[in-house]
Amino acid sequence: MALIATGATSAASPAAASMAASELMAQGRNSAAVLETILQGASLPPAHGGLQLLAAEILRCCDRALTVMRAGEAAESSAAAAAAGVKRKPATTTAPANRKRRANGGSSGGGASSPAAATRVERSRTSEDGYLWRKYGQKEIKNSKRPRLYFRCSYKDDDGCTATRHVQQSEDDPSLYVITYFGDHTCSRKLAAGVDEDDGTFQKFVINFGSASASSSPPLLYESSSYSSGIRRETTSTIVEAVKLLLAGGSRRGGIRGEGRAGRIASGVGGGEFAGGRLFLCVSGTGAFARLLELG
DNA sequence: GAAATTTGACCCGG
DNA sequence: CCGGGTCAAATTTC
Repeated sequence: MALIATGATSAASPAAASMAASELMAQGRNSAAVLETILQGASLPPAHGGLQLLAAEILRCCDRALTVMRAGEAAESSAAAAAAGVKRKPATTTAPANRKRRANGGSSGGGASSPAAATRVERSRTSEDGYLWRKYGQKEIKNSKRPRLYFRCSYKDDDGCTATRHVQQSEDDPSLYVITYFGDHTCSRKLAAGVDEDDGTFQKFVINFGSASASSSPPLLYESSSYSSGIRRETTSTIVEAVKLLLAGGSRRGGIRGEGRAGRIASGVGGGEFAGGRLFLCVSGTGAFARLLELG
């Protein structure tokens, strides 16, 4: 479930969807404000000093997201339409057999992997969605400053999952990703189960540390060289060290688990107890991001 | 050495 | 021919 999700190719009810997203974001912002207040009222050990900055960053992200959402339905829907408009017509759903032939005679592989029309378009501050994707292409798009990244489900080979997606940074707000999904996951494999599940009992906040405006990045977290298209790449050890640093000292609980193989996927989950409320920090995905969960 | 990413080449529809 | 989507060899990373 994406934090920010707007629009649909069918244009069924963009206004309602946008409204719901706005309310969710406003709710998230309020919770972030509460978290910040809690953090400010607590006497923190030096190692936790970055948490206040983190909370402030959450608030700023929420404010910016709200601004974008409320910018106007017209702009919003036109952006979604533009994102969907580049798709080929749905009539090409039949598999273009062996669309590519190399010099050494075409491969018979592939088959039936042609994407249908976009199933949905989402705008999110992180390109992470709980699934494991494998990038298979990148393309400069005409009349667009940002390249479009092409991903397919990493279990395509194992499970024959045909889900694909395109990711492109928003023209309006580079910290937002416009993600267009094609096909459904037939693999049913998700990452970080139990953390990605949103049962509605807690608020979720997604912080993208890869934001271009890194001037106010929490000092506890790391810097990294830019990655093509702005999606940053970090090794597992780097991310895990950042989590350890963030959770160092004090009443740490849970620690780190779920480290994936670096390069394939970096997945770590850290948990801490703080000021009466439990704070979880999860870091996962090839685009470095963290997810904060405040329980109670 | 294995697995993922990069990136130029290739395919196809308009 | 152009532009978007995909492939796959080369490269990168661990």
